[in-house]
Amino acid sequence: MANKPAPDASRRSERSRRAIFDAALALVGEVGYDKLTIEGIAARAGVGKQTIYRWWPSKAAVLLDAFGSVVEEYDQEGLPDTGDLAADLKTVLRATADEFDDAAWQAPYRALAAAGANDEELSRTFVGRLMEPGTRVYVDRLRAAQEAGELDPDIDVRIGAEMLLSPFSQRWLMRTGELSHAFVDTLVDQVLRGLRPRA
Amino acid sequence: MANKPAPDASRRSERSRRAIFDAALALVGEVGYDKLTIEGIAARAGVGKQTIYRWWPSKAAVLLDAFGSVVEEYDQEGLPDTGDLAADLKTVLRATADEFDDAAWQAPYRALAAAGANDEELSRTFVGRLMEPGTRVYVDRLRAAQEAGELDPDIDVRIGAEMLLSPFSQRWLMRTGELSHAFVDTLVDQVLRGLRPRA
Amino acid sequence: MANKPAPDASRRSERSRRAIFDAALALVGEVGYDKLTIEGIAARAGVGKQTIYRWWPSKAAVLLDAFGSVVEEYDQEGLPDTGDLAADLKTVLRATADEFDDAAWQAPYRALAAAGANDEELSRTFVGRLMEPGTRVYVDRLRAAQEAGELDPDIDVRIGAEMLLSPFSQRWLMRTGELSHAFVDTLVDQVLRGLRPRA
Amino acid sequence: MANKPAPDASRRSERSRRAIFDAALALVGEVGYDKLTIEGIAARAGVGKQTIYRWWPSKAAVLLDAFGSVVEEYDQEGLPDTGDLAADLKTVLRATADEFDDAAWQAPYRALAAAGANDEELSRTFVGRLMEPGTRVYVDRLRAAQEAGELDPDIDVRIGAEMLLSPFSQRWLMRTGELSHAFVDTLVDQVLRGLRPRA
DNA sequence: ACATAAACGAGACGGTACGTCAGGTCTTTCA
DNA sequence: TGAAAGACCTGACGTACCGTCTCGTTTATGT
Repeated sequence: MANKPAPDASRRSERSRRAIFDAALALVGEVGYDKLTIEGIAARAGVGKQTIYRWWPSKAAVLLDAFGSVVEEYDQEGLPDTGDLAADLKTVLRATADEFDDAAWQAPYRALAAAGANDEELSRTFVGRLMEPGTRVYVDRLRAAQEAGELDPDIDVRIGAEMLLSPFSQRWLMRTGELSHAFVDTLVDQVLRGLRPRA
Repeated sequence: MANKPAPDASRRSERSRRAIFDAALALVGEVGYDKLTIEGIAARAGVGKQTIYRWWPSKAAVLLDAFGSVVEEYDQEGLPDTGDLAADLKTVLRATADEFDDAAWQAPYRALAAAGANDEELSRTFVGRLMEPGTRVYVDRLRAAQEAGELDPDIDVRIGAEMLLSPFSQRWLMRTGELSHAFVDTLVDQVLRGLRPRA
Repeated sequence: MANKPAPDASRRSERSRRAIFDAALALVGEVGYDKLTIEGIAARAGVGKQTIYRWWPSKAAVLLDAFGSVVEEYDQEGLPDTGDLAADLKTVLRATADEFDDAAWQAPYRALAAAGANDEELSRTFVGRLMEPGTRVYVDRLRAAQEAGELDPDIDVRIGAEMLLSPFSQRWLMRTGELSHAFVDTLVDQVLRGLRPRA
Repeated sequence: MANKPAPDASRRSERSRRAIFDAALALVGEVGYDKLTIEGIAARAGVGKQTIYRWWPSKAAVLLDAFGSVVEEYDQEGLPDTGDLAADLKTVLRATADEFDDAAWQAPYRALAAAGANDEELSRTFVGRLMEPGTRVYVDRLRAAQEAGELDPDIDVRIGAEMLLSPFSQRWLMRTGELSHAFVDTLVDQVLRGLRPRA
């Protein structure tokens, strides 16, 4: 059992940590995830390989931390609530669609989603840390609408949110279709038709 | 430009091709995609490495062909049409949910989905060859229902199919939730509510 | 035991044989012996690999035949005999020294000498076919001189010839010294001093 | 230009270096030079291939170092000088002839001589490091004899040494004749006849 | 003149080794 | 004593050739 003696985190070099994050994100954008290497990160960050191995178990873990530290600055503050649910959803999803075209986001996000598909441990962290918070704001917004009587009380809002978000992220991840505003609008409309109170 | 002269496909050894497929599928199940190697496949198949490199550009391509050749025997024959759309969808999706638990399918499917996320070329083939046919049968079934007046004529059936399938595959791929029969039933109900003709 | 059924030499393609020789000699000059390959020879000669394997056991054997066929046109006709042994030897050795600078000779000759060092079978053929005839003319000339009373009757003319030729070829093969005319002259003089009849 | 950054020789593993030498010498004796491979040496030495490639450019260079490190322990200490030059030379050359029959010496020596024939760079090192010291002791002994008046003052002792050594090594390398004691004796006698002062 | 059998060109095949790259471990040196 | 540097063993990469083995296609008799 005797694991390796955990390093003393309090003595850790913040400088190196930052440099490693920057290098990892820059490199994954430049060369792609498959050609991203620990050696490459260490070299770019001006850091010894051991400094990476001391704190992370794999390149996926490094990238997850690096990307997480960037994303979390984005500090989710919930969806707008103008009273018009459909309009609110369209607004936010359209913006998200545009955002997903940004190359700086594509590479690490795709990489982590892909790595997660083959690595259960990693996917738990990825989902819990990066995807779940984003999903939750939709769930919350739907629940609020449900409580306001805009949605049928029998509806499962979690599944409702998935009907909205999964087609969206699936199209992006697998490149099965474009993320046009028209697609977003139709999607929102068809989903909401199913969630509204019956006549 | 001058590419290497394409090998003569008519002289190709069917024996080797089969052995490579078998080896690739067996190994991806045993050791996982990341530890799947061309050398390993060649050794297991009793084949020279060059014989793999001669016909495929990467391990992903080998696996895609191998998995494809298995899947295509399944010869999709369309969804059942008992007249009860909801029941038909539930039946098929429940069966699919069970099927996706099969370890022999999990490994190659996850591997290809993940590899596709980082490789546009590959994902086009993966989607076109393996995912699209599966999606199409749903689209066709929905269109048939639409023409029969069971669904609203204004509905986009393609997006309707995605509302059904994407939450399903997303849960499976990212492990964001279980694929229980209860989930399937609720999903089908909520989706169909949105697609039926308005009162 | 049953060896492979010997091919029918009478049906052999002279055209291919020539093309193989030309290709082998050209390539050994261009890329050196180590990078000389059967595939390369076959490709350059516009010949199938099997045609080479059918008639020769190794690249060394090909080269030996190729070089041999060229050398044997040179048809040794014995050393000149002007009556002045020292002068005759100097004349011929000077000419040989100049000849050995020719790049077209260097590559195959060096290659075969080297290959022979590690392959007893090959070296027997190389020596017997290419070196021995050259040595013999010196032995013959010395013996003639011995019979004419110019050399001591007790002398071993074979070893006498080696005293003359080995320093020469050793310098060339191992690059241990230059093959200047001055060297040749001194060598001949010092050797003959030892072979002449005692005062 | 920018070559790869030279490795830090001070951190080099002496243990690995030794193991590589031992493996190379053992293998060249067992399988011969042509079938000697870097992979084989690495495996036998229990060393990574890269550790070989880091410090040597080719198998020939490894073997040269390995053989050199063995030979140099032999620490040449000059030829005996009993006052009888012919006897001294016969004694040493007879011993050398016997030594050259030792299989442990044959393989690496032949291999290096052969490799040197095709690689100028290598042959310079081979000759300078392994052959020249051996030649020099003969040259020195001859010069001493010359100064003592036993040899003609006009003689070129370098060429004299070559008259002695080249027939000897040529016979061995190309297998053109046996290295019997009788041969050695005759050779020494005929050579010295040519080098002694004229009547 | 034609049948037939061998040599031929081509090149796919199972292999071995190449020389390179990166993984993860370990040791040395420095601040 | 954490971190930089980087040598080390390991193992896979993708390539080059090996020597063997079909494939049609010449070609060259021998009936």
